[in-house]
Amino acid sequence: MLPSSIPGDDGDDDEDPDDTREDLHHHHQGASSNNSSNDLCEALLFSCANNNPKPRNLHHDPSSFMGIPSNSWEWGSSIRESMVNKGLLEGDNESVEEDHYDNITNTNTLNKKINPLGVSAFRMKKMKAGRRKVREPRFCFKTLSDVDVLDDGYKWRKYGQKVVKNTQHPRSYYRCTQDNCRVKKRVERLAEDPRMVITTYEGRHVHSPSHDNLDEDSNSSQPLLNKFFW
DNA sequence: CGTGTTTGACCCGCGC
DNA sequence: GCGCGGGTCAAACACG
Ligand SMILES: [Zn+2]
Repeated sequence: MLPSSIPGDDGDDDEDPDDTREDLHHHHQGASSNNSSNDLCEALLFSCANNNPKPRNLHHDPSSFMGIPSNSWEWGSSIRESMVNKGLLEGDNESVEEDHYDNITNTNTLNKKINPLGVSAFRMKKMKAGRRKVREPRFCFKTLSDVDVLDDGYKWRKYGQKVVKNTQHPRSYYRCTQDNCRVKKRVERLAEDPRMVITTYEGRHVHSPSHDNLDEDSNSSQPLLNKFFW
């Protein structure tokens, strides 16, 4: 009953034997922060991050996507250096192959949920077998508001929270709640500036923001996105 | 009852 | 090989 060895065939049905939690009903800190008034405006002022100084495929440039000039991101001070040092922003990048990534995604979607741990391990092994580390583009934003969950039009579900080293504030991990969309987002507060948070988006949504603004886009002649709300 | 949050365990890469 | 650090999972709760 121990998943000591990962079975190569699909006949694996090992479950996780972990359930030794004793009591998790401590006291929780109800940090109810939901005050998105003009955060979007502020959020648009801060900066955008294309984490690579070397010329790349510009058609992936998020700044142009959002209509923000690329030079408007200027958090290239110690913060960025620190992040580079920590490996959050990798300087080296291989070619991001989206089609291959999508293919893997489909494959993963097929055999999902049967054995999460096993599937995960299997996927990892598979992608390692391809020797191609699937890295989706990450967009970092530095916001200037004390609320992290500012509503950007998408619905996020928190799936984790970790305390990273050298930081005093925990980092939260969110994920898009759409079934086909697996965009992740991580939010971290700066230690020295608690009023500032760094939101790192990972991946791109495959759907339009499901916010309740169904007012004027009912024409929707263009099924593509083109809805630059973000 | 459905959905989102909390939270400890687990996993995995990497450095030593 | 082992420990550490970071990312993810999922059971258990909270809330409507
Ligand atoms: Zn999405």
